[in-house]
Parts: sequence; structure tokens; C-alpha cells
Amino acid sequence: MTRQLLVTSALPYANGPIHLGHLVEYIQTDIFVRYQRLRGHRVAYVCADDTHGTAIMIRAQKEGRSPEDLIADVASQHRRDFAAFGVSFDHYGSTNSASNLAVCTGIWKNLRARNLIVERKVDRLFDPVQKTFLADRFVVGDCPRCGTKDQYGDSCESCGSTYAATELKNPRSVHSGASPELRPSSQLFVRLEPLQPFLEEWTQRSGALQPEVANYLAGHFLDKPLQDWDVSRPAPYFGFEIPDAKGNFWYVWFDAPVGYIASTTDWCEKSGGSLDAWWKNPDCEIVHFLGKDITYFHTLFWPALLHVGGYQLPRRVQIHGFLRVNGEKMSKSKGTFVTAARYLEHLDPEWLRYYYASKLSDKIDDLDFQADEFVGKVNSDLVGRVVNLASRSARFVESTGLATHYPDDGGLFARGATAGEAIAAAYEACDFREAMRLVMTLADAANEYVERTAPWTIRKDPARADELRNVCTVVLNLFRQIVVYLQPVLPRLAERASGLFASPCDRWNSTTEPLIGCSIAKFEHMATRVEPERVKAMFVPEAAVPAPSASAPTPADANDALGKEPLAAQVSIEDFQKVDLRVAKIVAAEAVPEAKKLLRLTLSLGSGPTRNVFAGIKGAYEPERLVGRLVVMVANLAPRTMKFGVSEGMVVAAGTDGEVYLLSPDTGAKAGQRLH
RNA sequence: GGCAGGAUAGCUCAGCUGGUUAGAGCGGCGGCUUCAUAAGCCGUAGGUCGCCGGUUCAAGUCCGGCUCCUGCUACCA
Repeated sequence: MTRQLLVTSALPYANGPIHLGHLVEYIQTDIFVRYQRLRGHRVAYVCADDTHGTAIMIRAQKEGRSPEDLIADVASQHRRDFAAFGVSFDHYGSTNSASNLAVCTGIWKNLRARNLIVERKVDRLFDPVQKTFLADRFVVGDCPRCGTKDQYGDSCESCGSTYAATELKNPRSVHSGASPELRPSSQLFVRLEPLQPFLEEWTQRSGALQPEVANYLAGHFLDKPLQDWDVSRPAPYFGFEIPDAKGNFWYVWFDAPVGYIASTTDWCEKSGGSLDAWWKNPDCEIVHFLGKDITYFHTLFWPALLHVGGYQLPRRVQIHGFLRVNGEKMSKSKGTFVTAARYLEHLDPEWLRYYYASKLSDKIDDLDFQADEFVGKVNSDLVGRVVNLASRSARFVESTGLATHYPDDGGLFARGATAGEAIAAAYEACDFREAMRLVMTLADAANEYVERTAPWTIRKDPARADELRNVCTVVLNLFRQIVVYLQPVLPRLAERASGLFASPCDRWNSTTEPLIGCSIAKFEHMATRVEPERVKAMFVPEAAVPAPSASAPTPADANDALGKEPLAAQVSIEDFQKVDLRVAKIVAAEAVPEAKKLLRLTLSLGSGPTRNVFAGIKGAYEPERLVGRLVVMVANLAPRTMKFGVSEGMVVAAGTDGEVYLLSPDTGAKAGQRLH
């Protein structure tokens, strides 16, 4: 029976380049999609750029251009990267599209009709100079919990606490630097609690979710009243203005998943299909692939929107873990934050496809990229075992072609055909690791056959020409069977093999019927080996790489630190001089056991009493290794009483999102010296 | 803090509803081979299955407790 599947990958945010972590998902989805096509099913694979929100807006501002201009640039870059890795979207759209606005509007109307939208007056910060309400990230001030300066209006990067923008101390507008005023604003919320029974049923009993996900939702959200979801943001905001609430925009997480539908709509338009035949067709299986970080958006809000909007719910939500590199989080400073473009400068995309396939399971486990394992898998599995089969047999039959009857192979080909069922089941379950393992056992068996029959010996005896041809017919058929099984993972290898046989490797069914009598093209290498040095070169930290040529178009690739932390309002030299920065020596350092992030530092300023300072750097520095080191401290910061004691100053460090880099003076600086 | 997941050979992982000497791939070691992109084949060594206790004729597999790792967390419980 021919199935019909509508498959999506999560929409990448239009605020940065695609990197190896993204590619886990797109490659995983693409393998699934190609597998389904290989089986003869009808598949639509749609995706889009997620383009709205504050971060995009801020970045566009910093770069002095319109958000539309920015997202167009990033979109073309994303498309190029995906194409290079063979990700075979049927349509790649944008959430900033007419179709998306239309679908959002439709769902919104239904939410209104079901009385699921409530409006509440909330006091929000208002910029009296710009005469606009300020989104959370357009306000900076001191964290109400720990006092850290220059924190956004949603959460503190130092202590991790979250709060309302109105709680910030000494708040300022990012636009004008003015102190915002409190003004009542009407915010719109989606009420989720009335949908509780539906969500309970769908998450716990539909079978769409992996069991650990269902457990997570049951224990986290469904066991108590669901909170209303704040879906509006006041202008200015890059996004869609809410049609019946002028001056308010849909929060990016409202219109982002709707982009799946919009992109499907656009694809239907372009290909002559209709949404009724796809998303709204109960026989069409909708499958979402996404990372575990965005689980609840896709398993609570999104089904709620679909349900109310009158759209079919996903049949399956396939969630994967994060990519780590050599056991650690990806890190720019360690060079393990590798963009797609950077990978392509060094390595072949099919290698990564195979490597990921050999590691991916249907679990939510993180996937660890290990350089030496990568080299080993590619070189020994792909080249040594699979491609080598063709390479050690094809040349012998270039002139004669394959035998006209399939010879006795001791049941090898039949065994391979039977194994197809288990391989198919593994693909279907997204247990690609298992699929690769099974395929490799077939390759092992084929190599043993070559060893046993020793065609290089047969060849020496002209009287045994038929036997030589028979043996090679077997080996090449086993090779071809394997290549078809690997086609979802290695489409380019399959194409090259197709050229060898002058017969496409594009149908799963062809694995049950040996190819006979056909000619064999001149053998050419189908895959190259990885040189370990090239992998090593890819992981050289950016800073150590010679500056790229000036002609390279880099705007979209620019470091996004500014976007994450916009420049603060201008200050005078007098303002700056109020802050007394000093070189300080760490004379003692210890972890605060009860705290997640804090180290207790004892700092010397050369003379006078030492200072006790808490620093949120536990995750990045070993206390023992800090002792004796010089750092920069804010020496005249008002003491602050914290849970674990009084902090008498602050150690300055750079970094966002959990990265922390302490500053060190050059050699020769002495504790106590002031910074000017 | 809560929750979820994990902890099995040097590395990456299988081990379903408890049942004979715990498996695979890679890596290691020893041979063989030379058709092939120094590829391939054969053999071999490696594990007190995180720790403690319990249920059972029998536990990696079930139950309780603990330790460590990872992730998530809608002020959080």
C-alpha cells in the first residue's frame, strides 16, 4: 500500500548559520524521507526559515539594514548549506510569508471563536522618547535577584533567574537610553487549560510521542492547571501584526510552527496539490522531527493550535538529542562549533551523513561526534567494506558485463533480500544505527565471499572465464543490494553505482531481484577516504585560523555577540570613571557546594583587607586553577548580601549563554592597579 | 530543588515480556592474503553488567535506596 507522508524538520532561526548540530536533525529527517521515497511512498518534505522576533530585529538594526534584507540573506545561505548536504526539501519557505499570515489569521479566528483568547491589562515598560512599549529584550537593567548589571528584561545571564521586565532595577530602553515608564498594556493570552483533556489524551494515548516525552509532559505540565500562554508582543516587533489587535504582534513562537502549514500550502500551490489532500487528509501521516530543546512548544502549544485550528495532528513527533563534540558541548573557543560551510571546506558531506546515520537511534540521547571514530567509520565501513566490493570486482567484468543467469551464490543474495525487512523496520523506526549495523553485516558476508572465491586466482586461468564472470556477478549484485539499502543515507554513492550498472538504484524492491546480463561501466572511485588531518584542521578554533579574505561575504556569518547583548546606552567619561576597575589577585578560590554556578573567591588588591567575591563561573573554571591568577574586578561595587554570604565586588568576565571568559591583564600588571 | 534519561569490554552501543558459558562494531594482539582507495580474511585477548540491599529455584533484566553523568524546567513545585 502506498503511504502518504508529510514530513517536517524544525525551522532554523534566521539569525545564524547552519552548524553541525542543526545537521543532525536535517540529515536524520532527510534519511527518513529518502527512505520513504525509496519504498515508493508519496512524501512531501517541507521546512522554512523561522524569521520573526526580537533577535532578528536587533541584529538587523545593528547591521543597519531591514529585517527583510537580513532574513533574505540568511535564507539563501541556509538553502545553500542544506543543498550541499543533500537535504532534499520539496519546499523551503519562510515564516515571513503571505501564506503564513493567512494560516495564522485562520487559527486565530478559531481561537477567538472558541473564547480561548483573553486580554489582560499588564503594566509594561514604555519608552517615553520613542513612544513605544518595550519588548523584554529591549530593556536592560540590573537583575532583581543578583544585581548583575545590564541584563535583559526576561532573565539574568549571571544567576539564571527569570523575571518580568518590570522587576529590573535601573531599567533603560535599548533604543533611547531613557528610563521607561510603566503603562498599562493589553496583552493577549491563549487559554490552554480548557484544552487539558484533549492534550492529556493526545500526549498520553495517541502514540505520537516517544514514551519519555509523554512522561515528561505528564509530570511537568499536565498534572496541574496549564498556564495561559502570552502570545502577543507590543510594537515594535518584527513579525505579524495581530489583525484584531493593532499595535500588537504575534510572538514568534506563535507563527513559527504555523510555518509548517504555510510552507505546505506554498508547496501545494507550486506543485498543483491541495492542503485538503495533504495536511487535512486523514490518510496523510504528518511527521515532525525536532530537537529536545523545543519539545514543549511542539507537544503542547502546537497540538493545541492544530486542534483548535481544525488541522490534522501529527502522527508522530520524533525528537532527537543534541550534538556534542568529543564529549563536550560545542564551543566556539575550542573550535568545535563547526558551521556547515566550514565543514564543507574540509570534508565530504556524505561522510557526515553516514557517520550520523551510524550513530542515530530513535532515542532522545545526545549524539557525540568523535573525530577518530568518524575517520574509522568512514574509512573502514564505507570505503573498506562497501565500496571496496565494487572496486575489487568491477574491473574484472568491464569487458564482459554480468552473467546472463544469476549463478549459485550459496544463498547470499537471498539472505540479503530477507534482511531487507529488518533493515526497513529499523529505518521506519528511525533506528538508523541498527540499519547501518545490519547493512554492514551484509557487506562482511560479501567480503568473505570474495575471499573464498578469490577472483584474482580464477583470472589467471583463461579457461575459467565464465567462473570469473559468475563470481563478479555475485559480488556486484551484493554490492548493489547494499547500495540500495544505503541510498537514503548516501544518495551520491547510489548515483555513482547507478552509473556503474547503467541502472538506477532508486527502488527498494530492486533488492530482491538480481541484475543480470547488463554491461559494466569502467570503474571509477565512488568514495574517498578521510585523512585524519583534515578533520583535525576543521576543529582548529576560529581565532587560530588566518583571517578570511576580505572579499568573502560575511555579514550573515558575523559573530552574533552584539545581537545577544546590544550596546548599552552611551555614557560620559565621568560616568565611566565612577566604576573603579582594579587588577586583583585570586588568593583563594572554592566552589560553593549548594550553588549551581558560584565560586567563592578571595581577592587581594595588593594591600589592605582581601575581598570576598562570589562569581558565577563554577561551570567554566576549576577553583584550584584560579589561585594566583590576576583578574579584573569592580572594586567599588556596593557590597551585596547573597544567600551564601556578602559579595564585596565583582569579577568581570565576557561571554553569554553559559560561556564565561575571565579577563587577564598582560604580564607585569600588579594587584591593586586601577584600569583607566 | 523538581522531573526525564543514562551508567554493560579501551571506545560507541545491543541485550525484548527475568532462565544455559553477557553480545556486536571499532580499537588491541597474532597469523593469512595481495584482486582492491595500505583495502580484505581468519583467530584471539578484554567485562565483579555504577554501588548497596531485597524478591526469586534463577536478575544486566523486577523492587527499594544511593552515587555519578546529561538534559529540561511556564519563578519551580
